[in-house]
Amino acid sequence: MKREKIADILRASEIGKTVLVKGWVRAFRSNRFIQVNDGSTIKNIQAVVDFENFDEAILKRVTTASAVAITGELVESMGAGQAVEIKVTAIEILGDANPDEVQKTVMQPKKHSLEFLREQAHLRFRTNTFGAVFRIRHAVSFAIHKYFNDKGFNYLHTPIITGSDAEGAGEMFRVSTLDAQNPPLNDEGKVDFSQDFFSKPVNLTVSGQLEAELAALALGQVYTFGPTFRAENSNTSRHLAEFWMIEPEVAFNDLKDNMDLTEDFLKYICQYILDNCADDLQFLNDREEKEQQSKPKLERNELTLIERLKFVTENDFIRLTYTEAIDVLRNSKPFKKKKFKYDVAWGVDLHSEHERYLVEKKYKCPVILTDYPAEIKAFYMRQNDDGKTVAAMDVLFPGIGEIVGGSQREERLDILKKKFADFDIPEEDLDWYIDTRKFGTVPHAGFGLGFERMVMFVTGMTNIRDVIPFPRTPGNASF
RNA sequence: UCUCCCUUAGCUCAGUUGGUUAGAGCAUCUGACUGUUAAUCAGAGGGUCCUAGGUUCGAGUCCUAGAGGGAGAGCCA
Repeated sequence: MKREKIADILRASEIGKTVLVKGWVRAFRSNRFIQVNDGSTIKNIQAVVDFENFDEAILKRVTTASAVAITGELVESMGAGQAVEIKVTAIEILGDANPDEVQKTVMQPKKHSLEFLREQAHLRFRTNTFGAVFRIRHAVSFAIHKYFNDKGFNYLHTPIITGSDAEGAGEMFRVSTLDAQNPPLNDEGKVDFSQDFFSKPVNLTVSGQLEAELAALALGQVYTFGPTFRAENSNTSRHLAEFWMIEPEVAFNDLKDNMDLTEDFLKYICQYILDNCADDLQFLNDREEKEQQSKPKLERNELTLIERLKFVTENDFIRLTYTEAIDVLRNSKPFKKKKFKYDVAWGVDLHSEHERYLVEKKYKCPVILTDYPAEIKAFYMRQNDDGKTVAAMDVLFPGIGEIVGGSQREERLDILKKKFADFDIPEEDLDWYIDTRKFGTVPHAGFGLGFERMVMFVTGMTNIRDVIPFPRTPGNASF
């Protein structure tokens, strides 16, 4: 007999059919009701056993977390919590689970803290919350590929090991096969990287953007979706040392096109999750609501998780320039009452408190900020006609902060070369990048989306470590 | 890296001005019950009070240092 997935059985609900399910026991109540979950859906199927006429030795081994194969007839349920259930004819124990051991893990029929679950990242997949989070993580990932594929983008694999160290996006992890104890030294007494695997120092990528630009200037529109590494000592609920990033790059797009693409893309992802992950989303929505009740009123979310996703799909993002944002902030109540810790002045980068004010207090809506001062943005961003600002854009989401950073790229060779000089970057480090501005250069634009931050938004999880299966953070690389 | 907070049973937490034998709920085990929905009822077992020093007649409680965790900041996605 062929094993059927619980999701399929519940969807079809063919009363009278004999079915075989395989899964893990979530709870065994009243010596009669076995709750089985096989990961295909957040829903369990209830298997009802006639314990008075059943092998007691088998039932003894039906414990929380054990793996079972259950055969029986699908019948309408007499109870209230479920429409159908399995009237058991046979149980096979596939894998035992010792209750004394189980008790020490997260696999108990009780509520656990997210911190405790995180310590057992290898087991937390078995919980409702993380089952839902990781099914949704998959769906977000798939939606991203589908969106770009439907629009004719090419998925580009940019290198994970990179030889360019001029990307300026943060501290990098060195990759080396040299003996860490006794590295070979050159005449100057420094480490001789000419003897290393790649004959020079190399690092893990912090961004695939520069490489993506090369491909975009030939294939027209590309996107990357891969692991990204930052060796920064960031200890926050929104940073990881290893995370995934999506970086689309489109030839002939200007900043306006770039904003339109970003907004359409983010709305598509939210709509896809609303359409395809209803059960998991509802669970996370209800879970959050329950948790909110224990918080003081001021700290509660005004909208539920599902309402927040709908809000994004149904409303236009607020777009304003950096210069306008400075004006808004300087005229705001917290500025006038000196409630901001950091000053607001043209030329100074905005701080978290300012971004939060704009997104969470003033507009209560995703905000796209554009046209930042050149000094506080990267060298590759296109200089505006005013000579002071660049065609940059940051998309700010409530509760998450910066979820997307992007720009129109500087395509003019002379200005780009000047930028290299201004930023003290030797041209020879990125000669391959400069080359693209010599052979039919065109305006182009792109952005980077932090994948985990997007998953945080659509699941409502508030710590980034809870939306990636095995988080890597300073001092922590377990599993 | 900085600031603040936390660390007591498998988990979540209580523990009074420093004072006898450190508690509760859940979980686990045993028994009862049996159409349950985080089942219920009765009972049992379960403790390096994070670690190392210190103050004190006496420290879970006070002080110092360290470790781990959380929230926020910086950096950013």
